[in-house]
Amino acid sequence: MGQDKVSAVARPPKDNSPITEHLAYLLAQANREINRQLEMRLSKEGVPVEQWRILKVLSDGNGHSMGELADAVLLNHPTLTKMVDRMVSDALVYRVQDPKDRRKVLMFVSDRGKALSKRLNSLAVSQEEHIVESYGDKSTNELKRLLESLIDSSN
Amino acid sequence: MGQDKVSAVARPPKDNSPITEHLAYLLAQANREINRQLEMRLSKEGVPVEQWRILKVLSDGNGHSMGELADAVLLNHPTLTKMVDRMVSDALVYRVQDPKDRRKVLMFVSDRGKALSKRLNSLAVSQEEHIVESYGDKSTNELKRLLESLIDSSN
DNA sequence: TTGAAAATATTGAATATTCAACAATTGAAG
DNA sequence: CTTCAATTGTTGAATATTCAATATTTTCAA
Repeated sequence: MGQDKVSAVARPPKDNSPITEHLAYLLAQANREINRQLEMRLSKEGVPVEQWRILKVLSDGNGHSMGELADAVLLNHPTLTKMVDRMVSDALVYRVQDPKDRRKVLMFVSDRGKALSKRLNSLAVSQEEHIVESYGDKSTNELKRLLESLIDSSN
Repeated sequence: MGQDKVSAVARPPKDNSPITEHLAYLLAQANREINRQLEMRLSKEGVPVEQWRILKVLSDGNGHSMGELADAVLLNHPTLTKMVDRMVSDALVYRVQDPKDRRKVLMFVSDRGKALSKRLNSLAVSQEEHIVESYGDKSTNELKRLLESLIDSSN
């Protein structure tokens, strides 16, 4: 009698499903938790997660415009501008006007920024290793694959 | 020669891997995008995502303490207090002091809040249906399963 | 029973984010 | 070429979030 309960999670949620069955909620919850953990690790260097992202993106050595960078690090423009101001004060990055298009500003990482980036990367990698330990290799890779594909399908 | 490239994503990221290979980044990116979409739908009712969550949790009809609610809706306490203040002004929810433990405040949803909650649920469900359409039934359910299990393994 | 510690919620100040307006430059149509 | 629209980045004001301190109530040990 009744249908099989093949999995705890099935079909799009109904009006009265608990919020924990909504994809949007599960993503927010997982993101919050993982981000909190990463934040704790990075606090050893006194740096917020967003600055790790910025330094990592700039660490390819190329100049990146503010717009490009904002997309890459998941911040909107004014927020990025203000965070970059702070990082310039801390001598982690610097601005150069783009000679090809003088509306643009190209961001570069300084030597000091590169050194910090290395230390932050270690912390971030170690966090992910810790996740893989408790969550498993397969699950981690499968989850990453599905997230990438969700993002692709949303564009 | 070299190892098989079974998947684009393999193993924990190295120091120099692009940021897009980090689980923490993929989660943030996916969450941002899905949240943005949901936000757009809910803007029809002029309500932020967090208020949908609050109304949905309270819609079980039971009283929920602020602490309980803060956990459930992924907000920290002061932020929730202030958002609830607004919702009380809008007559969507109301506070009752818990008679069993007078430190606590129990939150309840009003009739007006219930009505709004219904409309918001429709919008949220329709969003998820839209995701399922482009992303697929199987992927969606598999992703939900993996997210739940990641959250479990992080406690 | 009393007093100290813990739990719960709120407040106000400090900080951060967002929105809308602006300035500068480029692109493109007439 | 000139002008107008689009692009890019920044700024300041409005809004929201967070941190630390506070008030209240409960718990628990002495």
